[in-house]
Amino acid sequence: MTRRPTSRDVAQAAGVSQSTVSLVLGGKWHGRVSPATARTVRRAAERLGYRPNLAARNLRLGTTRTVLLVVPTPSSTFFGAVYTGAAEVAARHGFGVVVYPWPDDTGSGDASAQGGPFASPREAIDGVLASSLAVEVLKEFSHTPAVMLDNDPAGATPTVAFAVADGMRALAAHLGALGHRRFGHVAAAADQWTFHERGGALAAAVAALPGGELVRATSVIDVGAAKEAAGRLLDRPDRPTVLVCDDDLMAAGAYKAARARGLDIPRDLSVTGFDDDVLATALEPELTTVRLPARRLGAEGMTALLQLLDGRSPEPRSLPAELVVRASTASPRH
Amino acid sequence: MTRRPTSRDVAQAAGVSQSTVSLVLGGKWHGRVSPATARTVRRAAERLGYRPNLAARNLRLGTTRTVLLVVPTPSSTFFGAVYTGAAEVAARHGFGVVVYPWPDDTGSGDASAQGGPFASPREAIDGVLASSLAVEVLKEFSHTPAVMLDNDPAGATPTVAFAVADGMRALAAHLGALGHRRFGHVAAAADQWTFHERGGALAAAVAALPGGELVRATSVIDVGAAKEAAGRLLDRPDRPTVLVCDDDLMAAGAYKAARARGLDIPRDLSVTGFDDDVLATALEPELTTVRLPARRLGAEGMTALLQLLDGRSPEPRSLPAELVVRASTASPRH
DNA sequence: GGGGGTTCGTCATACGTATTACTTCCCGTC
DNA sequence: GACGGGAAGTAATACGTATGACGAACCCCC
Repeated sequence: MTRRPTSRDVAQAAGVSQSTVSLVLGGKWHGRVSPATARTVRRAAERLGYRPNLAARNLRLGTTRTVLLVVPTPSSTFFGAVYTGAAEVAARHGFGVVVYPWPDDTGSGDASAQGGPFASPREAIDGVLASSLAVEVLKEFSHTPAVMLDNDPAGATPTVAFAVADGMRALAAHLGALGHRRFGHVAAAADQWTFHERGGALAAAVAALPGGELVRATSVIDVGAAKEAAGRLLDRPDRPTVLVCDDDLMAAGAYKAARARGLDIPRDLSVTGFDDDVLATALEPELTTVRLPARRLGAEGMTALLQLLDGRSPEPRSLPAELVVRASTASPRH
Repeated sequence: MTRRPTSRDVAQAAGVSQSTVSLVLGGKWHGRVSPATARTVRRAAERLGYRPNLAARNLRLGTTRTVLLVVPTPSSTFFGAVYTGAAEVAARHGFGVVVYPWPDDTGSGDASAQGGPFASPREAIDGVLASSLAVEVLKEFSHTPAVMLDNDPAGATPTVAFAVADGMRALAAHLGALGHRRFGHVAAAADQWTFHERGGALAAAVAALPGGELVRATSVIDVGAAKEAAGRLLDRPDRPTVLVCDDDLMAAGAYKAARARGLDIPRDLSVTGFDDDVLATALEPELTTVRLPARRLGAEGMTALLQLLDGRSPEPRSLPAELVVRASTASPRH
């Protein structure tokens, strides 16, 4: 016999019935199977290297113990961290995590191109953990329990979000205390809650500052594009004394724009980022930014989702967005 | 009826038997079902929103159409790209991809802690795509078709690897042509084929250079640690004129070590990386490095694995590692 | 008009598991 | 010695699909 051993093989080897094997290995044998036979069964399973067939189990139980993590761009350190946190919590509860890269070419287009109702692994799922893409995701997985990540907590679906407004306020306060008044905002051109939130908080904070002014340029999240956008702000006659960027990657672009114009950071210009990516400490000078604990986002999101799957309704949780002051911010020159 | 519709429901709605539904939707009905009934069935399936139950299908077919991607650290842009390439090819063949973060806390420790033979989704798998961790991975998935990524092509399992030696040679030639003779190697302290390969190629190339000298410092792949290692090389009396780093991230550390000592890049010191991460263009000056097409690695690896699953034996493929010259290298001052 | 082929379907079954209902055995008690 | 009852284990079944073995029409042609 070269095929994978089944519970029936174990039963035969142990001299019992298949049901007994299932009971013992399932852990629900107390008072139904004698400790002695239980041991025999476990020993036989061990010896044969038995591993339960997942497909059969799933079919029988009607559950997969798998959740889908929907991410816009898997090749980012941020979502790598989210994944890690989520997978950690999931594993602790016997759940697995499957990644679904949302808008990339791997998307649903290919799947339906298979002809007929084609089921990809992403359909064998108990729940969905989705980041920042509310509308579309909910459309495709409408009848599946879902938790949103870093989305509007006021929405219909349970959400775990960063307190990005807090973070932005803390950042603005730090800059205000340094003496900055003319702010430039290098904003992400993405229609997502978190960016609207950041923009709103910054605008409010600057408006509350005596003599505060705010100019804005938008770009996609990319070094080159951000450099260009930052350049537009720096070329204004009333050049800002600080560039607040929506992302660390964009801050790297701002660095380049500044240096191309002979501006020293932080002496001539302060720059800030958002996320606290590896990049933040790789840049020179090291970047003042707002730390978003991505791994924790994944972990808390998964916790909430598991609660949801368990029938309990998870309380909405908010994660801190903490200011990290490094070397890219200083008082403006007079 | 509120539950998920089954093929039997579709059959009833279309006024045919379950087998007919299965035949039609499976696409194997030519000569067995009339085009008219086929249309009826498809229409009914559409109307009910029928999606096949994956667990049942897997059980019946004894296959999961899923492959496992084993990665050491999912929170890196490199493996994100590998994943994307792999998932793309997989989807085109109706396969899904599940990620298994290898040595992290999510590992097998937790799984066995569940008590009894606990099956995680990572076991319902047709094949394994594993990167750089040969020995251990093969231990756990010994009876599963596997393809290695970026590992020794001479090994027993089929492999798709970068021609890192070529890349390193091209890099050394570039530096030699600029006039460099005293090389510093900031090497990754990881016991992986790719790093041995890089080190060997560099040593050979430098040795072949008239008057070539090579000093080496190792560190883990991390900005801070690399900065420290690079510093050790820069503090030598016979300071190297160029630091060749095993990774872009380590090059960032080298930048910091150089700047801490008042050395200008590339005037006083040339620095090179490896990988061509986003980081490479985010740094200033932009980093001369060797590009490893990570996405292609995933794609080719998946292609090979699918061939393997198909019974064919894949020819070992090697991917180019191409030199990318940017602004961090120049001729040494005399 | 009956044999043989083609077309269109259906019946029955198996995949491997978890669980409910049931049988068997044995012991203590009146 | 009959009987209640717990302990230990088993038989049977269902989950939803894919497919090989069977039928039942229908047509063609000798």
